[in-house]
Amino acid sequence: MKAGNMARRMSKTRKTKDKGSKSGKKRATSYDVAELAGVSQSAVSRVFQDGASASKAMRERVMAAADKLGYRPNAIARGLITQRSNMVAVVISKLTNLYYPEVLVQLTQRFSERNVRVLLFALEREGDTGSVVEQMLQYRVDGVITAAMFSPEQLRTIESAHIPVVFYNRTSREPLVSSVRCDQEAGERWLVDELVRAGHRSFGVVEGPEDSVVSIERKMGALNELTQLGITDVTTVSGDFGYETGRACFSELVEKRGNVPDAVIAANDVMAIGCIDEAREGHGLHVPDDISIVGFDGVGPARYAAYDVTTVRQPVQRMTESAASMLLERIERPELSPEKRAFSGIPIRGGSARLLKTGE
Amino acid sequence: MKAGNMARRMSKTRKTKDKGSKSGKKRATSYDVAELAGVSQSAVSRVFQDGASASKAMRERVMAAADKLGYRPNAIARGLITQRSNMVAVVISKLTNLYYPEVLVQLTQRFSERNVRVLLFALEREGDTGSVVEQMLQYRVDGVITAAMFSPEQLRTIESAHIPVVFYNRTSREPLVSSVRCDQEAGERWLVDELVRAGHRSFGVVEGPEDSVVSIERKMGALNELTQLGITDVTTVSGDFGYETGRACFSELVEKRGNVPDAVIAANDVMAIGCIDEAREGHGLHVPDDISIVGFDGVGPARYAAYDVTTVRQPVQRMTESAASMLLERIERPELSPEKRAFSGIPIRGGSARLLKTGE
DNA sequence: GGCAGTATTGCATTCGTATGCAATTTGGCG
DNA sequence: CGCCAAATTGCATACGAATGCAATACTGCC
Repeated sequence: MKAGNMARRMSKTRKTKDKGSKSGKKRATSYDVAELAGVSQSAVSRVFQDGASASKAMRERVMAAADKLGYRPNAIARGLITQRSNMVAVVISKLTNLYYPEVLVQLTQRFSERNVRVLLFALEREGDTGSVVEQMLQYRVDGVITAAMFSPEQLRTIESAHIPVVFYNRTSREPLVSSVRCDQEAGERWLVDELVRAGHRSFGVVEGPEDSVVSIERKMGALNELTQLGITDVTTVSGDFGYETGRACFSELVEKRGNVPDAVIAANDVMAIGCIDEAREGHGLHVPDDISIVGFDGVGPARYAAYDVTTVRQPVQRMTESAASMLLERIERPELSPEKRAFSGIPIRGGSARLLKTGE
Repeated sequence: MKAGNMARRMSKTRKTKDKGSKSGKKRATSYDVAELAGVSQSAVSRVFQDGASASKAMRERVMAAADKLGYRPNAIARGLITQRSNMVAVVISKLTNLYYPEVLVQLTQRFSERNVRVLLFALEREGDTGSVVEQMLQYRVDGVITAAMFSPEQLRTIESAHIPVVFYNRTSREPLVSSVRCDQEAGERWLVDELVRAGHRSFGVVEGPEDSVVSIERKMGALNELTQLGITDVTTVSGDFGYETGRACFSELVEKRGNVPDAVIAANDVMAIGCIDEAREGHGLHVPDDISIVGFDGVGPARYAAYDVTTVRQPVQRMTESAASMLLERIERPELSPEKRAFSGIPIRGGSARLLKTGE
């Protein structure tokens, strides 16, 4: 009954083996294991699944054979038949940002725990999403987490393939996508409020690259709150989230204004650090006595003693945990409606800004 | 002639469509495209390959149909039949190291350029390679780049699956693996030589985690050279490559010695920065007047003005480029023998160490 | 126009696993 | 011991694309 099948497989296998004389034998398949264990291929398949029915005896025989052959189920073939690759795409731009590495590691670990693999797409700039969509779709990823922007058209393409997407720190007008974000506006509001409470009246704002949604939200959050509080002496310059432009921006700011503002609000910690260095070295200023400088993110270097940046830390743990859970949930149950979650940042009263004591 | 085939496919397809009433139609396959274009599935397949023969007319018809259906070749299915997934595994430990993010981004981009996808495995610690091997093999990656250590047994497992491996910044006694590394010993030698030339005679050495090969190589490189030069006043303490332990290590060092050494050699830049902060804040020392502190890696923060770390920069560009090329080459031609490449680091004379001027 | 030679195209099979269905075994229990 | 239900197992086929081989369509040339 099964002889025919076996014979077919065997003869083919043999032929293949003979051909590949040098590199030795091919990887073992479920048929090889089945043959050695004297059972059917279906049985092998079932033993290597969770909820499948297989007797203890069967399980043992198959496992023994599998061990002997070094058999491992082929996830590619499995993906083909189950229509689930168990891979998700993580799209991230310019990791040199210092903030994303942590996000990436955590996301990867969260997915690993749940037995999902991460296909990484690293963009040079946020806009470079060109072939990424194409690749994701070709590899039939089950879902996407993106910290970069896709065009509406790209989104439609992804959506038409029924692949759930979770935006990380960015939202989209499209109502179909889920997102996890840190409430940048609220964070900036806190920073502005504290600075103003402590008597700062003239401001410099250092924004990030123009194609970054995060930067825009932070800038607008700060500017709106400043306006709200009746502060009009505000100068804006823009950098690229990097240290060097942070330094350049500070000088540009001073030059543009013709004086030194009471405080500088940088779109992220790295640029804040650049500003601090330039204030000290380039302009002989003392931080925070002569000027207050604040950032955003709460990255590692912001805590270095030489800077001790006053900032708002993103709750990365909770955000990545949420992002992973939301994505997996939507993969499991595509009928669920999208969800948007916003987390508050954690205020860090560092030494780079002259603030009132808490409760003062 | 093709009617039978078509009919079979069509009936099946229809049935599937009807069942999945809610989510609409399934993703288009090459059969769907073939049907619409009035050609065979093979033709479609050929149009979507590089070196396949297809007439201009054919190409156009198929492409038109494919566009209309939003067809994309299924990389999973392709991988199954071609025995090539076009995915490589990149294994990296604890990205918070600040050095690896850049490596990761660059590797990913190099592979992307060559149309190869990256499956990311992020380890909490270097040792956590447990299930990683299993996963890599199940997904049939074409190759592996690892910045973590695998046990000899794990290596044998990978090797028996004929998957080429390139070690990044670590070598293995096993002769079968290729590797790309920065010559840590030479770098440390340079640092030690310069420090000794400039008159430093007592040393502290801050090593990294014990399971890190990189740390061991750096420590041994420094210690050997110190011995070589007849310096015996050397104290060693160990951290974990992180900022906080850098600070702790400095204090521990001073306490252990009962005095402040002329120079501290840290296993990486981040710990060097920690040492600098602790020297300044915790011990009121001036860097480099009272003490010289050097690191290794050449990461971003090492160039911040407040630290300006004297260090050895790894040539990341060339190293990642090499790693990617070597891996792809070995994938293409498995018969090639492994190769080990070592790159010299780039000496950076920062302000954190009192060295003689060049040529002095 | 005819013929050899080449470029296209289609057919049939293959990759390795999952799974519906039917057949078989096992177990429980009177 | 027998009988029914439940658990286990095997068979056959599907997933979606690639490819050797054979059939067919072009091409150029005399």
